[in-house]
Amino acid sequence: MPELPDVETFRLYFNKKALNREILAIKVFHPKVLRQVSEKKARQELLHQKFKSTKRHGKNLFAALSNGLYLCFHFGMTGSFLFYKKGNLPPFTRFQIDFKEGHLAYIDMRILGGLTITDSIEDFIEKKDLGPDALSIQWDDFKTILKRKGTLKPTLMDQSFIAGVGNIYADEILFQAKLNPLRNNFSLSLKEAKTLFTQMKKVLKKAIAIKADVNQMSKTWLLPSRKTHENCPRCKKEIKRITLRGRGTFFCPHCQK
DNA sequence: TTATATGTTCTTGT
DNA sequence: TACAAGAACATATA
Repeated sequence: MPELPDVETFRLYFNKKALNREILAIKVFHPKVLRQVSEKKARQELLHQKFKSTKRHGKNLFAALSNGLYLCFHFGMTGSFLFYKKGNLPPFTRFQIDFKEGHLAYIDMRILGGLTITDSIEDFIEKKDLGPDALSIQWDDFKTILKRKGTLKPTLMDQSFIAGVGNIYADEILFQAKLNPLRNNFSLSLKEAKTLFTQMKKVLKKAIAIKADVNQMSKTWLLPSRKTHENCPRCKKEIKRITLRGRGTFFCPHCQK
């Protein structure tokens, strides 16, 4: 479930399992997983290198190699990592890095994600037209984004404005800020905009702290009840589901004005 | 069998 | 120009 908190969780997992270990082999199990890079080039650049550190921007993960390049991961809708020592290849493994200590599998059932190599994170962000990371964005920039016309939830989710917020955390952020996803950006008061900004940071940080695990989420959150016919954790009235920009959107019409 | 699923990108319409 | 809406990608599950 790879939005910002999930990707940050993958980053910490990657640090624990893959940093400072020699890459002995890479395996590509599905041709579509490599983006803008050939298997040959990937092998050339990765073999016998070590990962030295990681960075995250929005939903993208960058792993710095000892040769100065970066391996960039995007997890699409169903991507994740799994480190294992022995046994069978995990289902839907699309790419794998072998170390002496074990194997890091990049798993992605739907293959909507993928990986590539870049020599500059800044160029990568520029090319992908990504806005500032949702955890680093400053209030002034956030305020400016809300000045353009458009609908609140799609604006929050647009990666060129703010990088990292996806469909389900957008629902949670709006629920915590008590704002209706269909509101127009320009209809927000300064106070509402400030609340939205604060709640965005708060929700994302909290989600990272619990490793984006739905089972550990507070009972005051919408996400555990983000299904049809569930009730709002705040007012107990039924949660509504609408389709917005082709995505399921859950909210409480009573609490979110 | 149909609807839905956490993302991105492209096309078409307003 | 900028925003909205839908499809496509590949696969699983209810």
